[in-house]
Amino acid sequence: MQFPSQTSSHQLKEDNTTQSSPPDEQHPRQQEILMQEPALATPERSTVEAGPKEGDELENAKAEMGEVIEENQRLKMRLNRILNDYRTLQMQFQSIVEEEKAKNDGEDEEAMEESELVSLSLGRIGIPRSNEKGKVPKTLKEEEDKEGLSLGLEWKLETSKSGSPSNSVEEVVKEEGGGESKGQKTNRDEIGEQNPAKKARVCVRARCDTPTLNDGCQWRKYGQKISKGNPCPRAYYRCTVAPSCPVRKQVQRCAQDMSILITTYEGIHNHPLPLSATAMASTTSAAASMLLSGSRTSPNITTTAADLHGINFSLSDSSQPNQYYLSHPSLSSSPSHPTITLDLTSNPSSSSPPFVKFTSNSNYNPHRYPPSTSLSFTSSQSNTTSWTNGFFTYNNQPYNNNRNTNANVNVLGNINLGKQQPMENIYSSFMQRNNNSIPPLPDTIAAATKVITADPNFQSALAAALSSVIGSGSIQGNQGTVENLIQKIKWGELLPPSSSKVNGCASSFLNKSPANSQAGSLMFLQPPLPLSSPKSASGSPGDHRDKKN
DNA sequence: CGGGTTTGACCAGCGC
DNA sequence: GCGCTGGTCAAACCCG
Repeated sequence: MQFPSQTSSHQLKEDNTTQSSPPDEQHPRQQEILMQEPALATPERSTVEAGPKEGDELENAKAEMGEVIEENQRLKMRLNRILNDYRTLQMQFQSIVEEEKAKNDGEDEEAMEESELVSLSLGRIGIPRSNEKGKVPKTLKEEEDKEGLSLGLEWKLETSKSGSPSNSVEEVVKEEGGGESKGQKTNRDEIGEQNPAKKARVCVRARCDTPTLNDGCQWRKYGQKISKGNPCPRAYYRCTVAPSCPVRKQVQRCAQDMSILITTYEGIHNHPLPLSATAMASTTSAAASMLLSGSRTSPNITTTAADLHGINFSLSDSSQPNQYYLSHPSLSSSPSHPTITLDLTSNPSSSSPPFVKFTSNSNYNPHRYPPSTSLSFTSSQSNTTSWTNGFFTYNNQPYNNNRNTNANVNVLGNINLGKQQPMENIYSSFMQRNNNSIPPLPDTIAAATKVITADPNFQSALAAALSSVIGSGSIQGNQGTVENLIQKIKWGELLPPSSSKVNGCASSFLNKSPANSQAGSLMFLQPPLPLSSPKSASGSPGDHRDKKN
């Protein structure tokens, strides 16, 4: 396994710059720092220019300069501290990884080779990873592959065709057309001229009793089909918030477990979204960013992803014992669709505590398939959860107790807590929320470490995803780099303690973030939505009025 | 009556 | 080239 211990923060910085963002799209905090640098460098000049017309003015100018310098120094110190923390963290990662590698190397290697998945598990896992693999029998995966279940979030990464510097929306509009059926004439044909850019899809697997996930958007069902190998029909939805919105989603019940709802998002909204829809879009866009950042080298990847608006979603009833992985891009009909799966289904071992599983198909053949990645946010407990409007709710109640039943909440919320040892804090806090009833499994951290450290793409993607979810306000300039993520994590230190304590969940952090000066464009202030309203997105994948072709 | 859903038909991509 | 499959269209239908 390659551990990028060489990947210093500087390297990450380079990655950041090469990967994406133009300077003006950087994180507000970074912008702040950058903008203040010159002031620090040339304080005298400003003073001179101020002109000592009056002693008061001069003194005021000096005082202001002093403040600016002070602030700059403080920021620099913070930055240095962040970098130091990051290095420390890396060292810890490395040691943990090596330690773990010595233990389970052979087993893990074999497992990963077999499944072509890299699993990152945070929290307790009732069954060792090797068993997890067993939980996902090949037949099952194959079946799901056959089903072609994939969700998508796609965007066009190339801007060469656009004569002007296109914003993400424009890119999206162009890109979306590529996915249209050629022979069909709709207003979408206008955008059909775009290149068939590699499409990223985001697949959300969640246990849901409702026909669809409530993602905050309005959808119109435009088709339904029986897919091979799945008795449940697949419903096709189109975003109706804006007439020309290219976003589509597919909804289908899992054949193996009808309680699992598989929703695939594809496309980017080219219109403002309701607040209730921003969180999900951020997540899916970041996930898609993760995919594409790993599958191509376009510097626009993360930038584009950062511009996405949100789709919000809710899910429920994570009590079922199966966990599936849809990690192969081939599961969709077109290999041009890299697919990232957010698996919010439950742990196969119902007795095990909730955990987070990040799986990444890192052994893809880049010539044939883009990478496909699966993020599994798993809970084994039978609680209804929803993630709407940036609020995470528990049994439809605001999630504000310690009965943490959703790993993504744990992870994200604790990331906010992360200081000197983010990962350990994440883990320990996670454990605390689970009543400390089960000791941590070393391999969970190791596995997480392994994934993060072994795959730079995953690093950037994870950063993008988390930063997006954290809602730091850099939605318009998501660098999608680990460094940025780390910075954001560290900036969590700046949050009032309550922000890291309240609910201890991502949603709480999201809710707090806007109050942070850096949060800007995203607001997660609406109350949680109820579970999906069948009115706007009523296509019921569960209704078995199957249409036969 | 407007908007959403249903559903048969059409089209394209892919594998053989 | 053919058949299969996924994805989409659009007319008919439904509903508030």
